[in-house]
Amino acid sequence: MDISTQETGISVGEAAARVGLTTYTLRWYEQEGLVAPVGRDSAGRRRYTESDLDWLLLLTRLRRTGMPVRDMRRYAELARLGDRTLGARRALFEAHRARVLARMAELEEDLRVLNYKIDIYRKAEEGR
Amino acid sequence: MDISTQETGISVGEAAARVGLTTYTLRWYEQEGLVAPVGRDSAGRRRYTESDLDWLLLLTRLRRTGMPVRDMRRYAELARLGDRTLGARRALFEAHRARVLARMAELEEDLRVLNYKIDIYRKAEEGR
DNA sequence: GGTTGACTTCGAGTGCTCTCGAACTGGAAG
DNA sequence: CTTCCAGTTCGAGAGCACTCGAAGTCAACC
Repeated sequence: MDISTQETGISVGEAAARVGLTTYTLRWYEQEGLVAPVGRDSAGRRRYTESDLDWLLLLTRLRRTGMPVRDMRRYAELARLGDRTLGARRALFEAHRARVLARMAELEEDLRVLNYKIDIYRKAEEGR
Repeated sequence: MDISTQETGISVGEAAARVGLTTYTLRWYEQEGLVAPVGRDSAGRRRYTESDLDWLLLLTRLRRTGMPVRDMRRYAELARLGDRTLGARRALFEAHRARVLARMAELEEDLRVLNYKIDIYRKAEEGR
């Protein structure tokens, strides 16, 4: 909680390493409004807090599950508005979850086809 | 098997409708070598056979599971070389399957986070 | 025989998500 | 004091997978 004189938080490079994004992407996320403006040190360099990291980690999960940046921005905006948007955020997550579940079902179906093909190839190789 | 005088096969528009791609994409896939040159009618229009459709459906599955077009092209090339590439094709599919499985595991993990967040939101809404 | 509509090729444009280069700055080590 | 590194902003560029517009052709229908 000491933001007076002490240099607090971690650099963009370290943050990038910890969340698995590049420094470019981190700055871009901020510029795109996916992340609230990150604190700066006396030299104007970004200093990420642990909660900044938590937020980024959540974003990477949303991203990985295929949420478009547009929706992530919408979510970030809601989060910035505070508790009164809890319902909206939950709705957003529930809609997203439904898409993820659909995606997983699709993947499972496609996996079956993949397995089937592999089997075909295996048999064809044997009987050649 | 009648390819003499009779107009056989279906048009690009119908094919697009049946495999869930656009006519643009179908032509582009062909141009990119993902599909062997499709037969033409006397007027130079594409006529898709059922096996063309099967191939396209397989491609859509590969695509949906995240296989890059580059790899799909490689696969198409192997398929065109005949039976002696069966092993290579199986290897390609097995590698792809591994990626799909990894992807699914990731999705499951991300889904847990999503569920957790939804729960948090639900509780926060209740106790407000 | 004119209109309609689906097709043809070609190259250019789009949308999304980064990714990078250029030019610069500030702090730390030797 | 110089060197070096990691950071800064800005705008341009890249990679991927399409997507479309333009200009033209062909067969079918009225």
